[in-house]
Amino acid sequence: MSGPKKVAISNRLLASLPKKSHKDLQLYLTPIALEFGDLLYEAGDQIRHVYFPEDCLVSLLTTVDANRAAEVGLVGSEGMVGVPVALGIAISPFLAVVQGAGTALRMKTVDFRREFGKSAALQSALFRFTHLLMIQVAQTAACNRFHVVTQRLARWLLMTRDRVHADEFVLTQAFLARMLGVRRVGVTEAASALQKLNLIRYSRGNITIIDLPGLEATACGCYEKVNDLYAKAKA
Amino acid sequence: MSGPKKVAISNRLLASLPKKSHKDLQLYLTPIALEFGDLLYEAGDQIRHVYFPEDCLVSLLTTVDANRAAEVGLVGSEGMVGVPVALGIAISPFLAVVQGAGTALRMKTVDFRREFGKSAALQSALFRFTHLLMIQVAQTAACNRFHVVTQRLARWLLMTRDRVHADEFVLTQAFLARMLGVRRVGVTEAASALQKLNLIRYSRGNITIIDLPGLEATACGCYEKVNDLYAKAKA
DNA sequence: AGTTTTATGTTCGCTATCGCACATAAATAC
DNA sequence: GTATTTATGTGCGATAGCGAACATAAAACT
Repeated sequence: MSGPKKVAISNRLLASLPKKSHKDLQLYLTPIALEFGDLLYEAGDQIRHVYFPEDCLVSLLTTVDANRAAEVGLVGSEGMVGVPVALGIAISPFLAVVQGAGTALRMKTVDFRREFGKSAALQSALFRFTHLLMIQVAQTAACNRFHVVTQRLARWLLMTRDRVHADEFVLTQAFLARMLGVRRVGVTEAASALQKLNLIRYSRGNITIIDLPGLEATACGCYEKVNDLYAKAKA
Repeated sequence: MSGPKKVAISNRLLASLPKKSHKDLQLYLTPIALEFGDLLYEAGDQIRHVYFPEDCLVSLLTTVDANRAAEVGLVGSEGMVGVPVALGIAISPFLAVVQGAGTALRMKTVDFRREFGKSAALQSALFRFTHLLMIQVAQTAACNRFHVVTQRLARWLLMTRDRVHADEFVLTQAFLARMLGVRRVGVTEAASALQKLNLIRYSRGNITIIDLPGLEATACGCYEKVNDLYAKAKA
């Protein structure tokens, strides 16, 4: 293993920037290992760092009271955690929690602000991502309104798959319940329905997608809709 | 009635800008009367104009399929309709429909883009608003997940009240149902519950809030939470 | 004045989800 | 190897909201 000199940038938002921007940013980017459950911010926290996930996955949650929260956004290597900073705000409105362990590139908010002001490419990439996040959050609002747990779970698994680039990941039903804002038993029922349809397999926190097209067909259209927009944005 | 020379700016976002910004912008701002039901954009539409509501009210809706949609955001004189343009995107992800008739100041997207690039004050005001809109949308997602129709209706009436600055407004139950993403009968039941509690009065589309504190107590915490953030942002 | 349209109200059977309590089984700890 | 913890599964009564069909009443039309 070599030193931290040469950091392979596997965050796709950063990777989309022109080479010059990379160099400028790399000075301030530090790789950091994130563990499952790590809290990047709580709602109301000062945002001290922004995070560019490489192979980790971060959930954004909004709370309605002390013990109830629901995920409103999911950020992987296609984005950045700490979007408000790009909008000139340094307080996180959401709880940001690591949902899939892995590494991210981290940058101090002050450094980010400065470099952000200098790089039009970085600005445009981040504004585009902010826009996509808004769409994702909005679709979650509508999805929560109209779709049943099984569909929402399927959508959620697919979104996760897209962001970790793997058909298998580690997540307990209790955790999933918290994300979807339903009872743990609700997840048990939905997951077991998906398993009976041979779409997924799971056991004690290990979930494997075994029939991708089938799962896509079971998920609500919200998945495809948001996904298409993300895909278009990349092009 | 004088000519359109002197436009009293009653959009609060614009009003918060320094005088110089006003002058620059006024060249391109045209007052326009918006009627109930006017469609400013459909989802996927090119954004040709941005709108600064003065005393009208605009709903942002996300669709899940051809006949189902839910409101994800509400924009009044505190904001602008067409936020994506500030993020460099000219296609609306949402349906934007006039929910309360009144006037708005309208500006061509091309003009807005140019002036936006020139004015740091305008940028910062709009980014702040984008941030607030994101919070509002996210809270709607969580609210849709956890709260019953009566609470959501109460919240919605309060949000409307804040934006039109009046305790009385014109809205049929059928329209409310579309906004909340529930059956019309669901609104009938919720509204009649609120009326029985002497919190509101309504008849054939005329809704009057008669007990504001009572209504606030009945609404879910989502109202207060988002409202506090909007209030703080103004300060 | 009578007809039509629009807004609101009622009823009913059905389903998804809830909260809660308890059951099982795999993994871990000692 | 037994005990404990963790993850998953089951059962049950309660309820909010659904879809659909029908009822009433105020406005608008002519």
